Amino acid sequence: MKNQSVTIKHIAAALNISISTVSRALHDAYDVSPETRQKVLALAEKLDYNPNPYAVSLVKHETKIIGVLLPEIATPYFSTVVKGIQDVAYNAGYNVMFFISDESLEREKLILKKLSVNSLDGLLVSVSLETNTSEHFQKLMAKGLPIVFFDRVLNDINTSKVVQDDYKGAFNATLHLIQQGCKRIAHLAGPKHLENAQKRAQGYMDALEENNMEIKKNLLVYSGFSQEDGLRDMSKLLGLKPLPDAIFAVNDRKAIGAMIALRRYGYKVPEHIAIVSFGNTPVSEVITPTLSTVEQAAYEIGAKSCQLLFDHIKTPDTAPQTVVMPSKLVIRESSVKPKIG
Amino acid sequence: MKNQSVTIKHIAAALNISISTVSRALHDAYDVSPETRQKVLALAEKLDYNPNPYAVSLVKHETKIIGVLLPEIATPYFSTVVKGIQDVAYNAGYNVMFFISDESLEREKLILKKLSVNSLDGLLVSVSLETNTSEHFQKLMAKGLPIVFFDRVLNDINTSKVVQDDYKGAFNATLHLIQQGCKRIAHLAGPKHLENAQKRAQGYMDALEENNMEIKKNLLVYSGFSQEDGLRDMSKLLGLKPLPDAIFAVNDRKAIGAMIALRRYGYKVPEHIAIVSFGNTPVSEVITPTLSTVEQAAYEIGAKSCQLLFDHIKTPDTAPQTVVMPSKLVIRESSVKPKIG
DNA sequence: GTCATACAAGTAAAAGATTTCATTTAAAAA
DNA sequence: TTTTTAAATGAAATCTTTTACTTGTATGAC
Repeated sequence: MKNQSVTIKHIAAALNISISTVSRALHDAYDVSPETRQKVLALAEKLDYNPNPYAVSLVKHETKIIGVLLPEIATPYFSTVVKGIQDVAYNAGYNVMFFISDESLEREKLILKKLSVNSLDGLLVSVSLETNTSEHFQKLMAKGLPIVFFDRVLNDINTSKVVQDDYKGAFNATLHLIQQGCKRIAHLAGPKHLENAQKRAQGYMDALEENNMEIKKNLLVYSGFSQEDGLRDMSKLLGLKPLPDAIFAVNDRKAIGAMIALRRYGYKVPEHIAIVSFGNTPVSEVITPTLSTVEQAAYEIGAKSCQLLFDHIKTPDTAPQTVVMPSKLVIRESSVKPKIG
Repeated sequence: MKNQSVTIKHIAAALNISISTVSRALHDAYDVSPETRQKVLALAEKLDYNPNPYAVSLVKHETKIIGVLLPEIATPYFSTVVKGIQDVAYNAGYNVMFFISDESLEREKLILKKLSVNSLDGLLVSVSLETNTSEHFQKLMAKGLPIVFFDRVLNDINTSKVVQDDYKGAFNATLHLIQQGCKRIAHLAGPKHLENAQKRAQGYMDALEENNMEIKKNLLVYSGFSQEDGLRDMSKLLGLKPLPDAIFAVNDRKAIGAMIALRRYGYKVPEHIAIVSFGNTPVSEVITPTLSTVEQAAYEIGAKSCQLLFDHIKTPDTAPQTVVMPSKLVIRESSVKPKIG
């Protein structure tokens, strides 16, 4: 069905000139007479000619396509990152191809394996929950594909990365709870081997230590990123005595899971247990009580990593850099303990 | 940098055979001796050979890429649809390229204009808010590109479509409010010219009529799909006397906007004003009060339209069909009036 | 011993575009 | 008039792969 599409050949035949002349006329041809140029342009417009991008790719060794590999797409965080990527790419005349690992290392590897280096000019990556090796990425980079990591990055790979200031964000969030007078602050952490989750956990621990509070093992629970994880972990924490009086959650979804658990068991937020989380996704403004949370610059992270990737594409020997986005705590109802007396 | 990638030529040279033999060996070649085949396969594996997809596209006239054009990506509905598309495409060995119109007809046209028919095997589309013409799509289809529309469809174009049962969903939602004893039910409607918004409005009106209730012009407010639209429209409705006693919102985001307005002005949901909306996005379970809403099969719509698209790609003369996904009302707190007495 | 038939491999064209090099023509310089 | 130069165009190689067509060798049938 595609065979009826107009090629440079048709134009050349119709005007009785050679295809090389047509090609030149369609570009910034100094080497073509104005009349010929006019005729070609007019006919191309009339026939609605579009160059076959694959033929161009083949010759030029560039595709004007970047890939985005991410663990999921249906959550506010990643879909917002994607929007940032998409905007920057669009303005640079690039198209974007998506690959979703579905939080599976196996699928991640499979996707990369099928990926020919020639199919993309560059790749943006946020790794799956299971990813504990960087081999498959190293291999692709060795073949000359520029890669930039964002949010969930691997630290044993030497390329540009864009991350949130996870450490400071977590530190400040925990500090805020301490300042609210909380004494037993639990942390619903993410997967231990992920750098961003680990940094948030570290920020939490350091904030406690600097304020001479003990880090209790049973108050630091590692698991995944989902609402269900939050619900389950919180339910378990409610079995402790004494109860925790505050929760710092690694992301909004987990915080919401925790809130649901608390509601279910009849505890009040923030009166019984205060909550701060990480993300500032739209729900946090809308849930009752509204959720105190660290603002995550999702859109900006997407946009910035895309820009960095273009730097690497244009100048292959650009030195890798790690961009850290500042984290700002947004205080809402869930963390502000009512003043007594 | 890409020039170091392994091609069929390298393999041929290394084994001192012709490239056509290599090509045959890599496929289901009956025409190659087992030994040669073995050698080629082994070397290809060792060198991590991947065919250049663009060279293959050029020869085969197919790209194994489908495009998805949608108005936005950072909302739960569309990102979930995308997940459905992605899953089906992945299993069929197709890659997915995204284009975002940002709710702008101009950008939509620009995207399609730059799109060569050769770059994609097919296209999935949900149109922008501004889209009131189908010309740009007709043109592309005339050139032989299979297109399937979903959710926001155009009715003057003869191709397959996948939509929610907007009419019945809206009808039942409104009926539910009537059964709750509501007398002045307002509708926060979507854009008038969009078929899905129009059908929801029609369902609302017909439910009223069938129950001998008057359709009041000032209770039927058309605007966009955003939370801000909901907030603004609801605020205006609160200027009416008598007040409406129920709201049917065209989507969850608008309903949430309305809830924020109501909270701001001190009205209680559902006691003063009951709310039902359309979408059943994750927020609806989490907001207080929890939101009664029509379940929208976002994932399934994505998956189904992708399957339909593949039908059209494989069999170009497949008859266009319109698939209507059933709508189920999920009743939660926001619509259930407390029994008096 | 000749001819037909497999089998395995090579040759070359094709897909659509870009680009280098070569050619033609006309005008300018000698 | 002859040579040089510039402008405009064409021819052909190239990118990578697939595939129709050939060729060469060996086997079996007659």
